[in-house]
Amino acid sequence: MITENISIPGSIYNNPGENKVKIIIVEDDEIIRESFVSLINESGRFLCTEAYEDCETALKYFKREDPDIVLMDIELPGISGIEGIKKIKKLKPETDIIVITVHSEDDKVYDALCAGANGYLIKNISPQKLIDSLEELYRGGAPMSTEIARKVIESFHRNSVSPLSPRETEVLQLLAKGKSYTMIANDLFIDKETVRTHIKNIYLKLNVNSKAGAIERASKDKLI
Amino acid sequence: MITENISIPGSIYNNPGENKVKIIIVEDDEIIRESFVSLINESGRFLCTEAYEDCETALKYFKREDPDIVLMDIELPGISGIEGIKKIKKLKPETDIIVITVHSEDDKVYDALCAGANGYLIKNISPQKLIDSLEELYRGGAPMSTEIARKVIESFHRNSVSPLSPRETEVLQLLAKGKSYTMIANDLFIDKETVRTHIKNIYLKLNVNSKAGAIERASKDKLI
DNA sequence: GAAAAACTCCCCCATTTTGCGGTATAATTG
DNA sequence: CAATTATACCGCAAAATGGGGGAGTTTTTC
Repeated sequence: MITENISIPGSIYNNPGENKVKIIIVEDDEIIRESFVSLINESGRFLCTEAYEDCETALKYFKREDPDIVLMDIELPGISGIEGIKKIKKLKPETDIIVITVHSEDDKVYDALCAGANGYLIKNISPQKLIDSLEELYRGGAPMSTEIARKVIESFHRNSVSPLSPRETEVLQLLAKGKSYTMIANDLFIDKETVRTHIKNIYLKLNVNSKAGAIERASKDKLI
Repeated sequence: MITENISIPGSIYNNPGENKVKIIIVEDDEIIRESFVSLINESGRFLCTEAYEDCETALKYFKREDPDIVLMDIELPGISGIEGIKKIKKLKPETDIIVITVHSEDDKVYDALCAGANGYLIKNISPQKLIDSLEELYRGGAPMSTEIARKVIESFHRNSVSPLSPRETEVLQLLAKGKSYTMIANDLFIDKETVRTHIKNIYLKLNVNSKAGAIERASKDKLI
């Protein structure tokens, strides 16, 4: 549980000049961590001031270090990278956080991005690409590995054929927004009774018997 | 309304060999369209078989052309690029569609991606980057311009410090799922009256006075 | 051209939910 | 200590909900 932060003393490569972009690393594997540190400091453009092996330590020294970019692993001892991202973003929202991990499962990707990550790279990335990604991140981009970008885009795609008619879908969407029958009727310029009929049919088709049930089924099946 | 498709006769550059990736273009500006065609056909790797100035024509010949990639503009006469994307994806879901437009507004980006676009580029892209992006797309990536990638990532972020307490947020989330006070009480193992109190406070803080209002405000402000 | 589906509207009924007005206690936190 | 948060309770009246039934019109589909 007790860890210490690893100081990276200035070398001939990293003149700690004001013009370099400050990066900290959170990565539990020492080999990988050290190689990232070297890579970054040898880039000339970036300065890795500290590298930690867990989020707890990184958070402890975060305010002091005040980095521009955080390079974060996901699988970590103690609190996860996902939680770490949230905490860092809470401390200083403008910090750019880039995830570098072996995990490319949907869940991890979404969790990390939702937690506030600004980029997501897979660990098999080439050194040059990593540096390029950091550049891109600093310029305001959101570097992602090819497969990650595809996953992210896919999360916008809603496929599956709906059992509901267009009108029913429309009604259900409004219902899911918390609108009452009356409000829906007004929105769609139809009678409240018609809305009731639609909802009765929706419940029939979705095999539910309440608003909450319908919304649950609909969002699970991506009908809305 | 009446438009014709512009044939791109084979040139010394585009040997219509089986190994080239077939691309069609939908772009209403003739200058831009022609420059894309030239660029693509001179790349050696891709073959632009047809270029259309609207979606209607593109859709008409879509099955015949059966392209691997569609390069789509958003602002088009007749049906929009967004609608066009939907229709193409309906015809052949595995088609890779990449948007190239001057528009970088959030709405357009989300609409396009939700419609099924696999990539989104801004028109100031360099010729080399465009070709690179097509390569990336064909390899399964999701090429995006820097600023677009950032927007997409940001759509995952839930920032803004919530005015709501953790418990209130919890209650609001369940409320947004269409649950009744009673259901929320059961879910949270608290009394129904307590739920009522929380909701009263939520309405106060969000300055609304109905379920629908709270959900609207909450989703706009990304509180849930 | 007939059948099916979709969209529209209406009635009855009982129950639940909702929103608003209060009050109040214990725990936490700055 | 004051403020915030989370908890719980009461009463009340209006609104919403879910179930049942029926019945037209238009649109789509076969």
